[in-house]
Amino acid sequence: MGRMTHVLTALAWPYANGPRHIGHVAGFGVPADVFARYMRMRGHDVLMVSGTDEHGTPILVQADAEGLTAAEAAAKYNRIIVEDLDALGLSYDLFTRTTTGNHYKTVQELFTTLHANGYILQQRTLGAISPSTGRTLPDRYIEGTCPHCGFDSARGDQCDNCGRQLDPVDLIDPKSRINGETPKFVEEDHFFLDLPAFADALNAWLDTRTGWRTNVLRFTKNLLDEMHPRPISRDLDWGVPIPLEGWVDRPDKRLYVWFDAVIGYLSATIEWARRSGDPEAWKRWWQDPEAVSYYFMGKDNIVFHSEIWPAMLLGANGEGAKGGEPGSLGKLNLPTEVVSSEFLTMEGKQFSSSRRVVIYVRDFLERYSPDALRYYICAAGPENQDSDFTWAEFLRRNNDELVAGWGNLVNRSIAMAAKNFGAVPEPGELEDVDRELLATTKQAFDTVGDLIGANKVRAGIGEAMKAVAAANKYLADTAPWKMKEDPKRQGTVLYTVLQAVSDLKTVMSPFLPHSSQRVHELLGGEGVFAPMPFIEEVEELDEGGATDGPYPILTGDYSDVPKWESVPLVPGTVLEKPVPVFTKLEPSIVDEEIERLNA
RNA sequence: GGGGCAGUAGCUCAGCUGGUUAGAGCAGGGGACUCAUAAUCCCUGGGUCGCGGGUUCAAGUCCUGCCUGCCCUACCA
Repeated sequence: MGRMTHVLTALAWPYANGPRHIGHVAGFGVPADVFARYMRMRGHDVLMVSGTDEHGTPILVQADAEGLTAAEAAAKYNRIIVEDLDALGLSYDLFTRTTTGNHYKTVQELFTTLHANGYILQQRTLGAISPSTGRTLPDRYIEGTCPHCGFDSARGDQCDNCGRQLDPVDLIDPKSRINGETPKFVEEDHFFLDLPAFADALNAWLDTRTGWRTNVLRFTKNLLDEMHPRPISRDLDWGVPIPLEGWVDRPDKRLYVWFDAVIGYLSATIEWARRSGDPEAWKRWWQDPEAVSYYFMGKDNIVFHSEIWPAMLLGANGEGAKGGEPGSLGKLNLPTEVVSSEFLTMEGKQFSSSRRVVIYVRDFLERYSPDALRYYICAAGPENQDSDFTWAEFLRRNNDELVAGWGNLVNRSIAMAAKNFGAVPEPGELEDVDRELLATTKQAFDTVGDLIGANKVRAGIGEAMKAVAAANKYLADTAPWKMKEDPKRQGTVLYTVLQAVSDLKTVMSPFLPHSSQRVHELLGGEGVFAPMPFIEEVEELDEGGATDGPYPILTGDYSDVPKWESVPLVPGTVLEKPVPVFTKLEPSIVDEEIERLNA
């Protein structure tokens, strides 16, 4: 990707049945934002899209529990999630929702194309429904006695006691976990995506994929060995209507939530284009063969992004075993890369809202800065294997690395220059040590940049921190505070270290945009250095969705991002005594937070 | 049951296609410095690379069995 390229950065859609915890943003939010910010600085035309996933049974369950309608509950949590992602500084071009009229239209269009191409099958199946509501009762909401081991609270899909796979029909005395009633098992017509028709095309496509994390590729190839048609409709009154005669007006039949959710990547791009004033602009990311697309998600979501969504796109393009023609949306690009993270655990335990093993993004940001969280996630997130969040480790990373390393470098160098010169000093002749430090920070642009481009965020920020350490060592070696009798040399040394700090704030900005903006200002810079998203209340573009009126989107203007390169400081630029950029935390927070968790 | 990933110093992790005495950061121990949010810099101890077999001149690195953890296993999103 040497030249300017269109880069779609697609983030998994947070499910809107509650606030999101830090594991969610650790898995895909922050890593994707680092990637998008870097790609923009390299001059690529990045579009970063996502939104809240608002259909499906869990939303209905949550709404009932709160005495709200599904639309109200979805709107409530959509807003909370939007505010949290904004506070973290995730630079979405558009963060929207799956309940918009635009989304409904796009989903129905894709369904229609897949149906016309013969990839949607209608089959009769036995399913559980709730007698009181008529809604599909997902297996995991059914419990009963395990027919194998007699365990009395086996779930419909699996017995937690003996571990066996179950079919809810086989449970003895099945009950709904939602309201205790006995589910009814009925034969129903449903639609299925004909996944086996894409096996060969998917295999051929996967063989062309390079650069993926090996576990994702292996996992996906393994899935292809055994593919079955996958249901895409449900007995529900909450979701996208099925756009076929005899179905579209039925209040009890909707498209299955996963089917509509993955289409959000496409519908969000279209919504962004329509709101930008150029309704055709979405095609640059979806139809241009040179465009690339990176999808970020947790490992539980791999199958949807590496198998099912590509299958849907192949079907819509008419490229499965049954052939066909592209629909009105034209021929669409398949993912370039599926970037999956592992899971973050919490003090050794799985995150779980119900068991209260959870730290919500909102609660975290009320007490700590967004860059403190971003630093932890970048340096210690679950990139290649599960990683454990502990408050002790957070404290250490923040105090010993972020504050003592990078923050201290910024503070000591600017303070010394402000005190002795009141400005960026005019350098004299550079010596070898000076040139070496500047070569190190210049080199960091390449090494860190390559690592971010390969989605190795941990290694990337590690390399950046090595350059920070080199600058701290440079100060120890040159000791400019001892140069009172040689202001010329002192000015040269301080100029050199300030230039290094300036370079490093650029290198750090994809990871730590808030603080890089501050460093930019401390160095006398003006204007926006690391642009931030903002929330905008917008009107619906189309009828037919399920939002009730205007809704908040997360968007931003990232057109003026600085380049990924060293910019020479201007001697004479006035410097003030700096206010520390990062906050050192009291060790007592560890016990306080753990207590809060156990409360 | 099937599949994927992981198990390396007290902690968090690097170790690509197998090749000299297995690395880093932090914590621990010692020292230097004082510009800086007591931050920084230097030196330093510490590992039978989950367990058992096997292939090879040579394995943390390949094969196999087992143990442990996490995820997926299709109507969970």
